[in-house]
Amino acid sequence: MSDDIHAADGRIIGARAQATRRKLLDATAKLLTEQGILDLRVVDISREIGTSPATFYHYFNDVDEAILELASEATEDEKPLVDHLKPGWTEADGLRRAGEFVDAYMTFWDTHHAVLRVRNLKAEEGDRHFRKVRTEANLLLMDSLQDMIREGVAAGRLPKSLDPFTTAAAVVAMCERLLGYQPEMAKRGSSKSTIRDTLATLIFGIITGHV
Amino acid sequence: MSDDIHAADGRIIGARAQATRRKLLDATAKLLTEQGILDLRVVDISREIGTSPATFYHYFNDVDEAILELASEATEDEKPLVDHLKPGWTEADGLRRAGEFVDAYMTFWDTHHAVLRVRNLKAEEGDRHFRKVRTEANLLLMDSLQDMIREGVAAGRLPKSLDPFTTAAAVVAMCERLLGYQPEMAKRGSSKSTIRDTLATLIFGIITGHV
DNA sequence: TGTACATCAGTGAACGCGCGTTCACTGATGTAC
DNA sequence: TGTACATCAGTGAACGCGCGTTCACTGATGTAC
Repeated sequence: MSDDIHAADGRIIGARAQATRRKLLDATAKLLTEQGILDLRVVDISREIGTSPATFYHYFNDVDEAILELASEATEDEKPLVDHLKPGWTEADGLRRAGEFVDAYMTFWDTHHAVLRVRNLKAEEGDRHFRKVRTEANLLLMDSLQDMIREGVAAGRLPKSLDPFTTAAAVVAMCERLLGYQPEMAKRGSSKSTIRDTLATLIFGIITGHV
Repeated sequence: MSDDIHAADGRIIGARAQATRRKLLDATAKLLTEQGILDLRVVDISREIGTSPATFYHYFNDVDEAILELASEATEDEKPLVDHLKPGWTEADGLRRAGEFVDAYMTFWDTHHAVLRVRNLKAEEGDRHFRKVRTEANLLLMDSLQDMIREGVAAGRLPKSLDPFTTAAAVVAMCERLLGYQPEMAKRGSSKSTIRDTLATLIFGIITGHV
């Protein structure tokens, strides 16, 4: 990946243009959060930053391209989460470490959930590019998780019927989806900290086999 | 819920019309599976069954209304799954029971995943009707799961830091989302039966505390 | 069993809005000397 | 420090497609007697 930033026609752009491009990306993210993908129009994005649709097309071929870039940025923000997932969780400190991971994941999710939602939809509907960016992001966490789980299985703390890779995927799936339920769960009495503690306990249990 | 089926203008319709309406619903589900929500047009749905868009509007005010009905139908198909989630799983038979639940869930998911995907997207983007239908469906499983988990916590098999309701939500989240990863996991060597066994082992562990 | 009428079901064709997209242009900034 | 020119950045305005939606109509089915 080059550091140069390009316009839709491929030319490298200067500082002023980069700022405009960034504003367009931010506006896209904002409208995605506020009104969702199904009502997202190029006109609205441009209007949001007080410019014309023609400007948008200077920088992106279409809306998907902008969202795809936002999804890549989300992946970047996900990378540091891996630090929380190093093998060696013990019965004594594992739960605390799991909690730290969940805290970091929840912050990440809060920042990017609107974009991640669209990324996942498009990936599941078969879009090649979104599928790629999702897989890359998921593998970040899954690779680390897989190692930890394999360790647990080898040590006999976890049952052999757990496939490490699939289990890792299940953990990621659980995190991702559960946070999507948050608004409704809040109405039914699951506060953010309840979700946090429960999720940490579950992950600790799944990974180490300790209960 | 009344058994009578109504046209968009509210009148009760006869057998022939019911058949047409059903064909429209089936065509909607089919196109949703094949090309996703973002490219779904009323014209395409009508064309699919060899009729005109005007016919579609006889039965539905818009595409959302048809999808919402498909989502309700999915909920009906989800109800029998509850039978697999009765308290009393033992260390001896719990894993088998969990496997039976997973089998049933996977069949359910295969049938309805395209519709569920859209239901979830619209629910998360704030649509009141889709949110309602999703919550109802999720609560079906969650109520049962919650009872089982509460039992485990009470018996000291599960840690007190697990909130039963949130844990139930986490189990549903894990099932739902993991199956969405299936296509990509298949490429990386997780077969359907691996996913099945791993998911069953995880659910068994989470619910009963046995490893 | 036939006829007249009522209601149900389906549709061809068009309208018009809204959005994506582009073009030809203006204004802003940078650079050479 | 000034001038001339090149390039970068941004845009007003319009075009036209495609889709949602509707209307006025035809044909099919049911019912009364």
